[in-house]
Formats: sequence, C-alpha cells, structure tokens
Amino acid sequence: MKIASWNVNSVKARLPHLLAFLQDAQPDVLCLQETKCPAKDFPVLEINGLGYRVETIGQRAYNGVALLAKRPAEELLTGLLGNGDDEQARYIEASFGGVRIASVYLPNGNPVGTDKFTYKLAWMQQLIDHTRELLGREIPFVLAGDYNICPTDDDVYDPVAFRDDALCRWEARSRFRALVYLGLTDAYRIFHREPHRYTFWDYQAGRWHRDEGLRIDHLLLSPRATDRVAACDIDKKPRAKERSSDHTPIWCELAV
DNA sequence: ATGGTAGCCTTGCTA
Repeated sequence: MKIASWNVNSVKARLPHLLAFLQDAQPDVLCLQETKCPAKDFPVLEINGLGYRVETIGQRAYNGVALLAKRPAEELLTGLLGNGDDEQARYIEASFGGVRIASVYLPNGNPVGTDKFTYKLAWMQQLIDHTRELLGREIPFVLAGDYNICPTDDDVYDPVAFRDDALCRWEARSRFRALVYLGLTDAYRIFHREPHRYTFWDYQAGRWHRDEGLRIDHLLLSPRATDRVAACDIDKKPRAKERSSDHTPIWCELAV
C-alpha cells in the first residue's frame, strides 16, 4: 500500500501536476495540504477520472486538506476536535482497508511572538492528545503531512539563519518530539540517514536551484505501521516542473 | 543587498 503526501499550494493551480503525479506514482492514498479550495469547488471530476475518490475540507484562499484514494474512505473524521468545528481546515483522517491515514497541515507559526506561534503550539498539543487516543486503538496508522517543523538542524539548509524561525524554534521542536516519542516513527529516517534532504524549497532567491530547502513534510508511523514499512522516499520530480508547488511529495510503501 | 516569488481574487495576507 503506497501512501503519499504533498502540499500542493492550491489544488486548482496545481491540477495538471496533481493529475500527472497520480498517474505516474499511482499512490493508493494521497494526502494533500494547502488545497486553498472549499469542498464544493474541489476539482473532483478530473480526479475521479483517474480512479480516485476525494474526501476534503477546505476554505477560501487558505489551508485545506484532502484524502485522494482508490478505495472508499471509512470512518471519516474532519478536524482535530472531532466534529468539524475547527476554525481552520487543517486535519482530515479516515481508514482505508484497515490502515488509518491522516492528512495534516500544521500551522506555520511565523512570526514568533505573535498569536500565530501560540496557535501553532496549541494545535500541536491537540494533535498530541488525539494521537494518544489513536495509539490506544492499536491499529496501523500514518500521520502524513506538512508539519511546518524541521526536526533537527540537519533538516535545514541554514540552521543559523532559521534558529528563531517558527519552523525551528525549540518550543515547536520540543512538541514535535513529544508527538514522536508517544511511539511514532519518522518513516524517512528509517531509510535515509544523510543530512540536508528536503521536501520544501522557497520560491524566492533561487532556493530550488541551489538546493537550499527544508525537510518539513513528514510521514509519522504508528508501531504497527512501522512494522510494515518497506520503503520511503522524497520524490523531487514535481518540484522541478514549471509552475510547481514549493513543496514536493514524500511517500512510503506499507506491506499489505 | 533586509531583497526575492507564488496564490488568492486582495488593494494586503500568508507562506
């Protein structure tokens, strides 16, 4: 079972690239973030045409998450509060053939020292609380998405410049570790130990061409998913295209 | 050298 995650930075602007990725990579489930699109406006027909169903929550201009899958979603959950009442569209979760999969869009949190950073930390605490409940079910699950966290300095092209950025601040890293230390595994780091491997490159200042990026998109696996993971990698091809997202997909393969 | 780009459908905000 192949599970991929991609912050597309507008599903409408990225539709051709999204359709190409589905056709080329053939994930069983694709988790999207930053769709920037209300559910009623989501380009469902084009995606259905490739054999994928869509579950999504969205809002105009900002945020938005989706699950695209070849099989029907079961036991759909929208929002971390469990009733779809979150003020921002950042979390959607469902089961696919016995594996529970979430698309996570964690708040960016910049600038530090504002209510945006406070909101990020509070949101992370909600994710920790929810993950504790999921772990109690003892099922395989994958929390996939844009965490807006560089876990260590190895995940940043310029750790000094980013030391006080919300993506690297110790308060955010500390809560990310608290999440992982509940018993999750960073799938990418099972298979790749080398530093300076990225999933995001800023549009500005030639960051992509200089390979100056950040590793902020992560697949966090439950113990029973970790037992089954056979591969994980970052697919840099979509980021190299014209009019690309500033993020590129990350994927993993779970043995069925 | 305190810049630069992209998306939204704004007159700036978010990233």
